[in-house]
Amino acid sequence: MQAREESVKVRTRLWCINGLNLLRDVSEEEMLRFAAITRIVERRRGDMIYLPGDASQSVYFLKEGRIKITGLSEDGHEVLLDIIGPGEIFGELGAIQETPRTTAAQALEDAVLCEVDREDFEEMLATNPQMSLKVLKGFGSRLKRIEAQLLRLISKDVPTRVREALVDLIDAQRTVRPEVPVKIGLTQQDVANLVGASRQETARALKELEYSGAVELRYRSIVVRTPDKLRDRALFNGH
Amino acid sequence: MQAREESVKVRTRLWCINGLNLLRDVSEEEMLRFAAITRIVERRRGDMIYLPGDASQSVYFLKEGRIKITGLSEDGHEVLLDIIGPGEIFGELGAIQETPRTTAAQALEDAVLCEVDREDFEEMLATNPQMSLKVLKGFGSRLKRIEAQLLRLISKDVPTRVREALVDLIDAQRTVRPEVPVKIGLTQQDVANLVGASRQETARALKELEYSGAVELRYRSIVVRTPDKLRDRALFNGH
DNA sequence: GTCGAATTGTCAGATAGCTGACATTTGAAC
DNA sequence: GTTCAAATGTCAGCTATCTGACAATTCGAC
Repeated sequence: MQAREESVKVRTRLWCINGLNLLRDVSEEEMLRFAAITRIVERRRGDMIYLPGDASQSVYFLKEGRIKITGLSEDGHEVLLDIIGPGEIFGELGAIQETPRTTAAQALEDAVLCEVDREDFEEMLATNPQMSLKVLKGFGSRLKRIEAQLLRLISKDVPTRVREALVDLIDAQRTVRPEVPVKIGLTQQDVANLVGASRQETARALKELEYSGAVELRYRSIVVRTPDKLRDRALFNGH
Repeated sequence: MQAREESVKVRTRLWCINGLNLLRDVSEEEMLRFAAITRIVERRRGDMIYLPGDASQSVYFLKEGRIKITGLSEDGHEVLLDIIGPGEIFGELGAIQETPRTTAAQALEDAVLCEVDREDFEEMLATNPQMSLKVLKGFGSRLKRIEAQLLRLISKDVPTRVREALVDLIDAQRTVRPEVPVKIGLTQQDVANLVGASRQETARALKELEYSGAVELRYRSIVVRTPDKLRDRALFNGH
């Protein structure tokens, strides 16, 4: 009985772990070891996963859903730093550095994630060079994403920033083929935080894009109809 | 003769490698192996180390000097992404991802650096989990630095951004004790790029700080006299 | 020393974007 | 269905910051 139940748990955990970018071409044995140190956690849309100041005790692997990572500037502005998609890790930063969280993580959609204790994670990395390298590569892309965002923020002009942010977002969820409308589950306030502009100005820019037929504005989401229209900056030089 | 010369070379390389954060507590043997794949390069103030679009063939370890990493936004704005100090690595991002450079690296002061080929570096990481972890931690701090910069950019108000940027810069070169004047070898244009503001507005903010006695403006550098004055935001709420 | 390019100091006008305010719409909870 | 909080749409005035322009300084090269 005991054994049976344990096996079920492990199988569930295995499911959780399956398909993680990080664990491609890892041996079966390693997978099992990894599954054993994993806890499955479910979060509903809007739930917080961690907050600034929390002790960084865990690392998370996202199986389903979408997580937004935000920072809070001193003057109370929320800033969207990153959006995590299925198959990615997050929360490693604090874990690696053993400092309290400086950011907050919140579920944008109902989410399923695997939680791993910091020590276990670190041991995993230490004994598994391949995995270290994968994590390293993941960090690399994230660094690039953030650098790109920094560049975007400086090349001011809110409409441009909004366009580029949308392009990034649809590129990030390349689960579907291009030329298919993509729904982005963010409020206009979220987008404003992402591009570092006021909600009002962001709304104006989005409306502009709607007139041009590039996107369709819904209640809590934005549907990108024709990505190419977003990409083609020439279209928008006029206004 | 041959052997003698080789030994000198290796010793020089060893010198180069000594004191690198990355290689603390690495075995003597590993050090030698590492020294063998290293090339010493010298660059003068203002020299470029790599440019956007270059193939990413090498990783660099900085022994002496200071390197600025910049990105170029589409509208031609140069953006200062990071400043590398002695003992740090840079250029790993491209190396890990095998994509062309997206940033430029330029020497702010005369610099001595060790160059390592991408393949060698990757092999080094794969066989040396400890080192992977170190690189990972380095990435972590860099990510945090950039995130902090992003936050700074959004909490607008140029004077505040300038103050905070200066604080970051002196914290980064904590080679000297606090309470000692620290020289920051950046032009006002560099600072402007760092905080994402125009040169003129940055100059105004710096002048303001000079009046308050916090800094002293020199020709191509800024001397921070009293770091505490910079940190104390209350002092500047008035104007 | 003189020269010249790079850096700094400082204006005044133009403007993108912010703040605050308000009406409207949406969808979920009851 | 009704109700209510959250999200959206839009306006007008205000202000921080940008652009462009020009003189003054610095320092290395000659």
